Amino acid sequence: MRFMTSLRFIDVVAREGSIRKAADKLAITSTALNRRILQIEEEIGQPLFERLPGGVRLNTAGEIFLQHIRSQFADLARVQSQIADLSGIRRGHVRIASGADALRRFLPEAIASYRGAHPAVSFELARCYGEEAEAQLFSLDADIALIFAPIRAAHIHVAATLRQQIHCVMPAGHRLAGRDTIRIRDLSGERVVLPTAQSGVRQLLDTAFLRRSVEPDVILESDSFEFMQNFLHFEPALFFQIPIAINAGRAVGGADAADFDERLVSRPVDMADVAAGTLHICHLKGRVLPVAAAKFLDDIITGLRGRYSDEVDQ
Amino acid sequence: MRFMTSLRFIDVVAREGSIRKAADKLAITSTALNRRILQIEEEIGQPLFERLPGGVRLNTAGEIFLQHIRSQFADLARVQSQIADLSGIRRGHVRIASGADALRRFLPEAIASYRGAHPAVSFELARCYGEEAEAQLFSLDADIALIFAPIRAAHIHVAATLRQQIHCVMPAGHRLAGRDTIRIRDLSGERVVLPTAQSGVRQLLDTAFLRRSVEPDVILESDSFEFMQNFLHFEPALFFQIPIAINAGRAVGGADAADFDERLVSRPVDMADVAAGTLHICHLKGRVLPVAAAKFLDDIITGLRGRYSDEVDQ
DNA sequence: GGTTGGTGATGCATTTTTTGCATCAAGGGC
DNA sequence: GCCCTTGATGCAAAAAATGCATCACCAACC
Repeated sequence: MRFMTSLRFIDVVAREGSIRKAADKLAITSTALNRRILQIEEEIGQPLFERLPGGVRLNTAGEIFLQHIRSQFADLARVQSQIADLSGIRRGHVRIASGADALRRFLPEAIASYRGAHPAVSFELARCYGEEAEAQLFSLDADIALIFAPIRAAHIHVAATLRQQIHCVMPAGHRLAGRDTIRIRDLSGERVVLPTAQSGVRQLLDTAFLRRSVEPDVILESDSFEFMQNFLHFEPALFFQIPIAINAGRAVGGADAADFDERLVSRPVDMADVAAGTLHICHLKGRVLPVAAAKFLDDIITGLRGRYSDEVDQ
Repeated sequence: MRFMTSLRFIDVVAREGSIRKAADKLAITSTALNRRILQIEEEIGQPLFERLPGGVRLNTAGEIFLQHIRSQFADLARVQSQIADLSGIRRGHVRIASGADALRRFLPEAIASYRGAHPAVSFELARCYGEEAEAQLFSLDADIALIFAPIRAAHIHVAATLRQQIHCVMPAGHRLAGRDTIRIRDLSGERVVLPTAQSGVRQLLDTAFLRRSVEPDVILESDSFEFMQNFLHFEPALFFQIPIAINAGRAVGGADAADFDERLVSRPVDMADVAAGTLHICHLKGRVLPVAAAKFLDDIITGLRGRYSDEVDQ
């Protein structure tokens, strides 16, 4: 879009914090970029950036204007997808910010299924933690966010929630594998592998350990569920996930969970010990999503409701 | 705003229905304009206009895109006023679409009072009937509308309503001037002056005449309240207004209504005969108004609530 | 305290883009 | 069939954006 280049440039400069760095990224000279910015500032009638010795930084006016720019871009994308929709082809692009939980099984399956119906729709997936995901919605870098953590900001609209009980995953031969549910006190002294402190699962577990005064033997912390799961093949330990990360939204049984690693079993942690967390499926309040994103959001919510009706809300 | 010229051009072409006419209006050649449009259509990937022998007309894609353009302009204006607001000067521009009722007394006073506090804010007032006012909100040609008629479209947000009883205005010496309230049956055979059929006042009256089977002697129809009021000085007759058109939102008494024409008196029409109408103060749903418009809207609503608390809603 | 390496701003020549003129082809009204 | 108006297009002129070289400024560092 030719007529938006100057605006895109401002966005990049703001992100880079330096005109020269932004110019490099945009493959133009810093002079050209500098002049475009000066011109826009003149048109606005006020500077948008503070000039610091080490670069530039948005001032208040700049922040207001940048937010406007981003909303324009998002709206333009929506309009384009709407126009493309007219001519029959359902084109479009959906940008998702998701925690590590949902992108293990649920999102791959959901996206593939959606792309089966609409092959011209492309996807973009950013893995991030709760607060980060909210920021991405706000800066319009993401259309939809899946957050397994409480929602902080008021400007986020929660389209649906899914209650998720923490499950304990262990090698099939583990002494706890025979139990129907795992109690927190069973974990005392057990070797456990925990997700990083930012993760929603970890926060629920920490609360539970503290409450029950249980101190497991934490041998590993990681932000990668895949790594932790593979680690279990080499050293027996326990790790923790929510059902949606184990199999794409299906009810979790024991070894019958078909697409789950066969050498591992998962058992729910007793609800008396660990409260169920909530997966929030959300987007920015007041924003009109592009056709493709809106449709996808709709699809995953109805999909979840179909398979998981009890735990889905809104 | 340099970077929006092409978009503004599209808006003008759409309004004019012809590239050459739009080019005249924009003081450029038709070739330049034509090429800009071709370029944007190429960037969008689809034509926005149908080429007809007598000019051009928006196709569906064009209509979607035009709506986007207009919302961009409106949003830009809001951002600019917001930025201007930062530097202390409360600049801005408020565009109002109003029926003839509100612009008689109420709006002049309200605008003058607002401008007293914020002299750098300018105003634009378009007099129009209900449906027209809604269209102006939708095309973002107006920020605020005051409509004395039912609201039809779902995309209008009603910020406040004001119930208004129809009043009958007559020369001070008229035989009905002694009454506290006027009954519809009193009007049988009376010479009356009526507003045009599009007006909300007229619609309420027509319903009442029909219901009570009263046929007054309609000697004049006009869309100008001022004309009708002045006419009464030359030929005694009755005409009808709502309080807000008689004095700027103050309670309507008899001859004590200070700024009302002294040779005329107004008496409420009995509510059993004519239902009270509703003045809707509204803006486009989902739109963030420019600072000045939002503040003005706020001011008039709180102003009305102060003087007229019983009849103001929302 | 001078040096060095980074920043954004600016004058001037060059390149790219936009504009205007002349002209074409196409469709409707008479 | 003629005439008028419409949007599209080739080509030269005007205007705008770009790149290079350079300046002024500030902070960190030796």
